[in-house]
Amino acid sequence: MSSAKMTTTSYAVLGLLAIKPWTTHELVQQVNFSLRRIWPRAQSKLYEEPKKLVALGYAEDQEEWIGRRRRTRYTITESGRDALRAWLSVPGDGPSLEFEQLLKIDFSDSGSKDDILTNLAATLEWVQRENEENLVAGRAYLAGKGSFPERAALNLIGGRFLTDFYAMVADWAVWATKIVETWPEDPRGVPLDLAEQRAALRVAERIADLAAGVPASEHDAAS
Amino acid sequence: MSSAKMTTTSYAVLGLLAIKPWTTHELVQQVNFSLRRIWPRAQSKLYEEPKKLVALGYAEDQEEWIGRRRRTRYTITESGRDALRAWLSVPGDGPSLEFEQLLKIDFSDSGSKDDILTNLAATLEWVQRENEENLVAGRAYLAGKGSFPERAALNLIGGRFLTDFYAMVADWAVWATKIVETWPEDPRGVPLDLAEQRAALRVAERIADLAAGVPASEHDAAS
DNA sequence: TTCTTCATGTAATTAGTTACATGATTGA
DNA sequence: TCAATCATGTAACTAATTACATGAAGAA
Repeated sequence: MSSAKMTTTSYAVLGLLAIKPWTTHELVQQVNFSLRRIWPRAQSKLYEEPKKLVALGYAEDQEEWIGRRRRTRYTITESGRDALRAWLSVPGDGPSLEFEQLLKIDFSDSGSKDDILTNLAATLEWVQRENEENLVAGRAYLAGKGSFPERAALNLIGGRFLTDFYAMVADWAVWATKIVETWPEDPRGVPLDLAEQRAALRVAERIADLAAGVPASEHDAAS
Repeated sequence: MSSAKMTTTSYAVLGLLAIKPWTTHELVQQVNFSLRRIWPRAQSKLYEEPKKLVALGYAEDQEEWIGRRRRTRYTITESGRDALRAWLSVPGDGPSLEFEQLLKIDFSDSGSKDDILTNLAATLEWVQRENEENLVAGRAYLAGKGSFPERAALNLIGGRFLTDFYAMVADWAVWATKIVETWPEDPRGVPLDLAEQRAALRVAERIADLAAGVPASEHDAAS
């Protein structure tokens, strides 16, 4: 029992181990395939974390030999399952976003209209790329061929979040492109589109009501 | 001219300096108020980065004295504006998401139905909190009282992204809560809701078409 | 006048990434 | 049989965070 501290990344790996035992390489594949979308981490981290779990008694490592080559398979322990359960019951942090393309768009009054359009196009390409795997996985589940079928219902919850996120990003990029295309070359001092500003405000007000538990109908009546 | 390397965070600060000169404290305020939503960084980083910009000749620092207390105001240089312009014209990275609450939900077959509902509730609270400032800023612009009015049109582009993101997250959390409420206490082996799976797939297919430039009407006709 | 909050930083630590190294397997 | 790629790691580095320190201003 070392004193190494469990981070969210440690628990992410522990959570994967709770599904089944994996070799490090399989862990890397699985993270690249799906987990990276909500918890992106470099490969080297995924070689590191399981060792920590073993040191803490949350996992066991078995050596396997492929020809002359060693690999390690990790299995969760009962104590690991307890730790995971405890972690799951504490509410986590809200979503945190890093969006460099939008950062550049936001500063484009120091640049050009083209910079904005280029970045919006890059965003659309990004969505298409990311959505691809989503589509494949979704179709597989419908065909009854998804991986971990016992987790299908749970997967739908998370999968729907990602799909909705991609849809939202794509719709936004298309909308923004249309608007910016009407702008002059120099994006400085473009007048504010009041109708669009009002539309955005209405969306924000609907969220406030929704989160506060106000039914949509009441809001409609009030406005 | 030191050899310190410019990171995205450096350019984020440089981009702020392009708007106007700021003291470090003002930079921290501004980032807490808005920039953190798309590029979250700790306060100490914001004390560090401007020094690097000065070392690179991208900014100048002026000492000011408030009583016996020193503070530093940073101003962008022409060379800094050039560097920013160059950076803006290179397409940035797509959005990167970290979402611990969803991570916990995703592993909840090792936990309980309650864990899921608790995390979804936490997500809704997070949205409400984040959306609050968005609402304030949006209303201010409509009233013609927004900060940096010359940036209003540009701000609407980024502001709309955030609003749509919050709306998407809130709608998803409400949807997921309704579904999970019908589940038994133990979320393992819950059967897949095929209608919902199909609905998700349709959304994913619409994105693929959208990004590929297929008009909505064609897709409707095809399906 | 004392307590709290605002303001300006620095220091210590760490989580994470990038780059490297090397063996095994596949296929042209 | 040679090149490319898959697989398994380690080492070096750095970006970023957390914690700490201290002075000034405002409130009670």
